[in-house]
Amino acid sequence: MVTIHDVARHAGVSAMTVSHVINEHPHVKDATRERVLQSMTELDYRVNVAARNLRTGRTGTIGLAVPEVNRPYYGQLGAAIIEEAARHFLHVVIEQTGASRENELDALALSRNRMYDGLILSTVGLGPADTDLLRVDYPVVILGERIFDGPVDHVAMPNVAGAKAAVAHLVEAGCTAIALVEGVDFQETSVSGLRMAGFESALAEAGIEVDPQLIISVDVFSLASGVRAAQQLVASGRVFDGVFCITDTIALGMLRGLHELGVRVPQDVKVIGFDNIEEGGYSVPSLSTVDPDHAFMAKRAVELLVRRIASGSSGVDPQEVTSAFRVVARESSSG
Amino acid sequence: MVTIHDVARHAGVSAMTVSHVINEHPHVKDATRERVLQSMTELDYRVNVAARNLRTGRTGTIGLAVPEVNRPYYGQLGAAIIEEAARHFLHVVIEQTGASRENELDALALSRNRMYDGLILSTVGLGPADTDLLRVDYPVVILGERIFDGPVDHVAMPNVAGAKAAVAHLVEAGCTAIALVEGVDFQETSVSGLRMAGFESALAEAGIEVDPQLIISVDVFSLASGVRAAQQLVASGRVFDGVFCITDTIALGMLRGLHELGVRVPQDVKVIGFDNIEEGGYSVPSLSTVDPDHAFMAKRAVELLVRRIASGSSGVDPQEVTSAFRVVARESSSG
DNA sequence: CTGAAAGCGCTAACAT
DNA sequence: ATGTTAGCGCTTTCAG
Repeated sequence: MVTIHDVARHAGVSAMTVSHVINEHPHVKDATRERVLQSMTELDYRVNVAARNLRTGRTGTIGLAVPEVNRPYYGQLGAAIIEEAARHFLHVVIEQTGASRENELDALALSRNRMYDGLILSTVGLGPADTDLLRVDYPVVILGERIFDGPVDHVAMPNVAGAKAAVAHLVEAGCTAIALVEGVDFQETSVSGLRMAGFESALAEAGIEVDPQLIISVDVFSLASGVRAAQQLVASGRVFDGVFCITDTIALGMLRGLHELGVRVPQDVKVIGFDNIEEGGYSVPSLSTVDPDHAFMAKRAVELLVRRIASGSSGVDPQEVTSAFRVVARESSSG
Repeated sequence: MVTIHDVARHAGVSAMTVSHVINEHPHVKDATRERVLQSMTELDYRVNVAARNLRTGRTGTIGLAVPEVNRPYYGQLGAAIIEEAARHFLHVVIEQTGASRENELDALALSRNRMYDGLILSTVGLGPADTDLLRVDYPVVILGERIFDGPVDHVAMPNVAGAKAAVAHLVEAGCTAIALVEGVDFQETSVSGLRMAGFESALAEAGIEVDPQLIISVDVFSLASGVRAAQQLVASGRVFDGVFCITDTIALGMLRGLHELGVRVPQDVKVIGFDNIEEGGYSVPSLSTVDPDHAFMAKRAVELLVRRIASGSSGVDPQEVTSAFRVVARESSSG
């Protein structure tokens, strides 16, 4: 491994001068700089970030911890955050928490370990009870999903309002018996809980009573879950003419499941999801959904994190912003 | 930030003893260990990986560099590699290269910078001309995609054979005029080039001549590209009864595009993709594809990398393994 | 079983 | 404009 000293010796200067060149300090004579640069190239020198980090406490990298890397929604989120971070000359690395509370805490710990300058945590495992654990002295931004008064910056999704609008959209489209597919582990502050609240609120406003038989719980937010939910719904014998699935992935599975059972969408049943993942625009029929403005969320999350990193003021005066949303009406709810 | 010295002082021992406890060295009296552990908990101590790394040269983390995080195929790959790495007690971080040669080289550089113990690089930008740049002295495994005689371990996809089998499957299903949707930037060693070779080989064997009019090039492997390819194909006026898309994502777009144009799949045209992404099992109609055995690729890639890390023998006697494949026949090519 | 010394590669703060 | 000193937090080596 070639070090700064090797370069210094080769260029006939001190290590300090090499450091100055690397860090683009102004007071270096052009000729010297050239010579050092030349030596760096010849020796194929690369800075050792571990050593630099040990000294400066900065890595130039931020972490993004998501529940599942293999989920379109998080892929999209990752892409948006990478793009936004690049504007601030920050590198992004993504890691998976498996939606478990422990791993989310691990990610926090790793960040604190100074592997990253800060962490954007898309949490689903942590809840209001973990507020204290989030009270850390390094830059963290919580993204989307759950909502609670944490000690850190939080970019929230319009879960309740968005879900309400989605269901209201079904009502407007003429649905009177609307089913809900939600996550089994719902609490008041979880994605499921919040979107379910929106569902109930919309029905109440429309004067429709909630039919417990039309509420299906799934354990994971997967395509397979959507198919199973469709089967359960049809098997129940209950009539229904609309379904709100709390994620697009589930909704896409629902579309497939209903198709297999000979239920026509949107003629017999209208379907709407939540998240506006890219795939929803290309299914047959295309999927109506709620767009929570990923780009906005990514932008704000990175901005908040960058501010914390720059100011070193972690934990004081936590900000909370909620993105706007819009209902995207496509074929699955038309007619 | 609490350091090893703080813990040492608190526990009334030396920093060295704390280090021994952390690293589970055997020669520490139980009572001492308990005391140290207790202090670590009380002070909420976390090792500083930058410092440890500086000393040991190990981080316990491996990198996975993929062209695009927002692509189902890479999401799946990431999930499989994370799972496999966990078996070896290794952490995985994912970064995006944007399918550019420069960024792939950057990822290599970062890895060399000892941010990671090793790197799994899913390359599309690097080609045979870059062989020398891969001649690095730290653990690297090249995954899938392109194929060329590199100086590092390589886990390859069965691109040619798999594509050939896919097209042969269409022939068996009765197709006689088969279209191909491939990437515009194909070279002999690229994904497109290789899968195209399989396409041509299958047609030759079936005694069908390649119709250049039925070969559509797309610039990115996206759903939108698939839709556009369908439009081009139909607009050309050429008759065709089968389409091989070189990735499932394109194929899913093709399904949607054909649907919009009133072309029935599989009655009028049969479609097959490549990659076996989860979504293909849930589209309407479900998508036939080639399964390149992700799990195997992930397993071998991690194993090869771990061996290199352990032995420190980077660059000597590079291994090359190719995964097996199987054609998955679903609705889009049935009947 | 425990600890003292030394140094990993780099840079902040200060000379010169 | 360039160099000296010191030390980031940790662990390897070796001595007690």
